[in-house]
Amino acid sequence: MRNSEIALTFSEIADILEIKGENPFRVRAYQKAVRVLENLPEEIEAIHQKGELEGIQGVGEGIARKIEELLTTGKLQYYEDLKKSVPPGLIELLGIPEVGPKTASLFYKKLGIKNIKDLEKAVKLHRIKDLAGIGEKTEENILRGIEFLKRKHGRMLLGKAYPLAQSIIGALKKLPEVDRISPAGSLRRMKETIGDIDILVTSRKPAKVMEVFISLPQVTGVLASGETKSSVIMGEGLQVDVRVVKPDSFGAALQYFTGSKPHNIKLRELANKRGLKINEYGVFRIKSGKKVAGKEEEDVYAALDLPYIPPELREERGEIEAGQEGSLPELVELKSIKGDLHVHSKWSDGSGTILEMAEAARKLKYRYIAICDHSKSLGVAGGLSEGDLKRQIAEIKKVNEKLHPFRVLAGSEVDIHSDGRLDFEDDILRELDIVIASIHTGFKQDRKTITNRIIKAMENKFVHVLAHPTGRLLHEREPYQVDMEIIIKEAKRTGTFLELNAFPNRLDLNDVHCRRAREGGVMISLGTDSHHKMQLEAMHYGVATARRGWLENKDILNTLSLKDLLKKLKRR
DNA sequence: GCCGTTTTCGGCCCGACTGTTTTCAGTCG
Repeated sequence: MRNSEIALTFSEIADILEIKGENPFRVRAYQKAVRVLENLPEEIEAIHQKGELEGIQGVGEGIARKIEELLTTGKLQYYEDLKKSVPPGLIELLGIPEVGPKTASLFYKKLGIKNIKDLEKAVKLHRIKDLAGIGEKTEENILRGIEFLKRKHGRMLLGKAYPLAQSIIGALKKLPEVDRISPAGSLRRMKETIGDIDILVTSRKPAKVMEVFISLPQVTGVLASGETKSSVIMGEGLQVDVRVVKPDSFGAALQYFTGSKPHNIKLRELANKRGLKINEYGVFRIKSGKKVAGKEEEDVYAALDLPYIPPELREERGEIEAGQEGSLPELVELKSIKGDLHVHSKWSDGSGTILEMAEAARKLKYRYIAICDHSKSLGVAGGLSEGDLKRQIAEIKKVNEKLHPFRVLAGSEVDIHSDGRLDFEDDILRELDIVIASIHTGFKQDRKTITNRIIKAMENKFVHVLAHPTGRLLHEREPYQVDMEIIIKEAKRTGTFLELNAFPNRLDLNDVHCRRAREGGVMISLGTDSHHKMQLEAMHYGVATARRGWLENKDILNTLSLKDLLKKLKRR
């Protein structure tokens, strides 16, 4: 059983307990376990086998025993019993804005409402407004909430949300009334998917800022518009919130609205132990109420004797402890990236010539790119034959003469067949500067088969990089069953690099696996998988994910100079 | 249900907003 399945079970347990009005701290314990499981780099099964379940922060005796039961029997009696006590549709009511566990429970007990459909009917017949604590406004809000839920389809890719946020910020920045402005929330932490966009502003004339914001052309609906906070819907259901705060609270507000929530909770616990209190206005002494920080984010952390923690690390994955010990990583930055190691051209399914891609890369101040077109068996993507590849190598030589000292590396994205053999023989692979191997078929193989298949490919001494190692496509396709713990060990043994594919719907490896690779002594190769020269700019999503994975310059292959890179690729 | 440089029991982040209420519960981020 996979970590995500166990997490889902605990998440439902938390929801049901909440509806039943159980001890809220017990609910929180389950919610914490969900978060821990989702962020676990290792399969929980392996941890269980080592007998180390209770060593996990947030997993105590009770939850450990439940994980064990799920792993060994595939079921959890406690959960099965719990499910019987509440109709299954009730949980989905919690997805409606303004409907929480208490309200859902009230609907069920008084009106027998078991799901969203029941609720919609009851609202339209005006049956709910007679309930205690519910009036006409609530009735309207719930109806609107149901409509909202129907339209909304979950989270948005960072690759879509980020440019949108930039355009909004760009528009607001032009206003003389806007003093400071910054994104906040999961967007600022550069999570791979974004729930809604938060933007923070300081201004002496908030009303003007709000007025301009709600009338931006991208706005399709206004949810709320007040003096200091406005919420709008842009496009197909993405919510964007803008908040205006006072200049002397900007740092505290930015820290607060950036989150993550667990990170903030941990900070506040830390503050409490020191007689301090943190809120969105600043850091205060509990006894005297005296404000000790707030204007800058750095000051908030400094008040707790912590160094500045970069937003990408704020997930409560040990960053606060690392800050206390002075062992935070010096995160990689976009400007340290010297080239793109996964680029396609017209030779296969790309849209640019080699020269066009290279010149676009030069404009980004890169020193090199690797052209890695598909191999012969990938017919749908115009895979190159051996003959094509030789001709392509010749063309790359010519381009290099022209662009010197910029360098185009001759590469290939060679397909790994379902039995682990490569799509090209060694005698052609040895002609290339860089070989990246990847899977494009046979995604459904079981864990052992697909893991061994990849290991076999990595054992080929001409393979440098394993590209998009889990094959996931965000919102489209689950990762294949590959055992990343083993792959990381084998990558170390065989001297293979693992790719962090920067294309926004891949971001594969993800942040958690990147961190694990680093701990396992495996270097990461960053590539955009660009099929068009504009896509080269997606590199910053890869860098952001690398930062979320605690990676430093030294962990990343393409921070190396051309000379050192070539040396590294030869040694294989 | 978890956890311990105050504790193996008694705590567990913090404030805004809303709607329904005369003082607050529920929801949200």
